[in-house]
Amino acid sequence: MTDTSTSAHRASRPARAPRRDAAENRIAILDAAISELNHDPDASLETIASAAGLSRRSIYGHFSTRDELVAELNDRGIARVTAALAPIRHSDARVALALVGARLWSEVEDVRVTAQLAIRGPRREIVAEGLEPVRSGVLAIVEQGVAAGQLRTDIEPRTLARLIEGAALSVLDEAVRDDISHAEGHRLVILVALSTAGLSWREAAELIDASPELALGAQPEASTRHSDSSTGAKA
Amino acid sequence: MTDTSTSAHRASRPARAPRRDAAENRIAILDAAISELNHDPDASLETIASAAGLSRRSIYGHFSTRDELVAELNDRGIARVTAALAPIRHSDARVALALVGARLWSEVEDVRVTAQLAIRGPRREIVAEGLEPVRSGVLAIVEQGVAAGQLRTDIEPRTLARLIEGAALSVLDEAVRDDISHAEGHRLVILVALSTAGLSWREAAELIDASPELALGAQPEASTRHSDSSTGAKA
DNA sequence: AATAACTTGCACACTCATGTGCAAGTTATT
DNA sequence: AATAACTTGCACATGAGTGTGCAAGTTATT
Repeated sequence: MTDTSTSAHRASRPARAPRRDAAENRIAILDAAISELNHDPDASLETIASAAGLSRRSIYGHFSTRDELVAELNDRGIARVTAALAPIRHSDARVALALVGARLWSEVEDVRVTAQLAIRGPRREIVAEGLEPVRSGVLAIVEQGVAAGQLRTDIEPRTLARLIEGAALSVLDEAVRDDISHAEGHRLVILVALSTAGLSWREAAELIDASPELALGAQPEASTRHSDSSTGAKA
Repeated sequence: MTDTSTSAHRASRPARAPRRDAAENRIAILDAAISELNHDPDASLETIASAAGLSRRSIYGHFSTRDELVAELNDRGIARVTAALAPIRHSDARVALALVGARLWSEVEDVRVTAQLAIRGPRREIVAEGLEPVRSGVLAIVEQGVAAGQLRTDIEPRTLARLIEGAALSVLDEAVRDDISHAEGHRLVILVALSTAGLSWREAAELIDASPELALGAQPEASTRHSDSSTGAKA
């Protein structure tokens, strides 16, 4: 019950403000959790704690329950994925889909853990719900592309959107397992997204060459882990 | 310790032969395990047992350990996947890849569980080793296709082979989650395999139309679960 | 019908992970 | 330097899953 919440607004006039290093530890725990759960979806608190440089007991100073920690990861993951994909807007649906792949890659770890949590784990339904906007965003892109005659029409848009998501995720899995380079991951996820969308590999290459926004550096800055004002807590 | 192995060759001249229903139960357990593990990769023996219509205690009459049960699933999975993919041979690598997808679909449940076991679970390394022939088979097809100018050359063959596997598996995941029809699953997995291989969706359609061996009925007969002479035990 | 082969239920030991209470440290802040 | 904020280690309770022994059933086989 020793809730060491980061937020500054305490209830009944405390004698002193919370310590700053505690907030850092909280984040260290979240980061360690993401990292460890990427390794093993069933990682124990013991594992996570020591990866964060703390004792298991200390975790309970920040999260009253494992589920509460996982819930925060959910929120953080959803926030990051949403933040990464929401701003995508492009007149060419094919480019938009490629961007979806690229942005997912820029947040690999959070994306993978979040995807796992959306399938397994307790909160799966809540997570899936939280990811709804993302999914309908991708669906919207697909529908736009189909309407414009840029994408395949042999697969129902709803299904196609799911398949593209799935294909992208499977690239992320592969990339993480093989510890692929940042540049190569970027390239592969884009290629696979476009392929699944119906383009031939040559068409994909042409499109990429013609679209500077798909270059590696063109990302709107990947969140460099910890110290991220917008993703820390509940919100 | 009560090893009720199906094999007929008993050690020291038993008073009577093993009962036939026991063998059926053994298979019921394996089938239930596949089915339940498809639902939840961490399903307990209790869950599996009751799905098989037996008590947890009875499982230990057939398998001395959970790991032993899982090991049998490994063997069975590897055997089925191998059996499904090994006979694939086609002058056109694109058709061959489509067939890989189709055959995987015909063994969805075993394929998915086996794939999971190849990543998580204890025996993962052994499973991965067992799947080696399958993987190099796919790789051979890819290399053949690249040499013949039928497949994309923008991705290294080794990587491409992995990506195609991954893409196919992600379709199976989707299909199982959404409980898609047999025909639709067949169609989707082929389309995705070809797309990942570099074909445009129109090229894929053409190829499929021109290849009768890719039709739904053309499968060399899917093993209909239980009572399968070649996949029952160790071997 | 006799009997070995199986199944079942229950009790129990063991392990692993989670969650708590508390006393004794450390360390940031005032 | 004082002290509240945190961390730590340990002991302990709880719960879930695995694996075993055994006595009492069923059921296939001879």
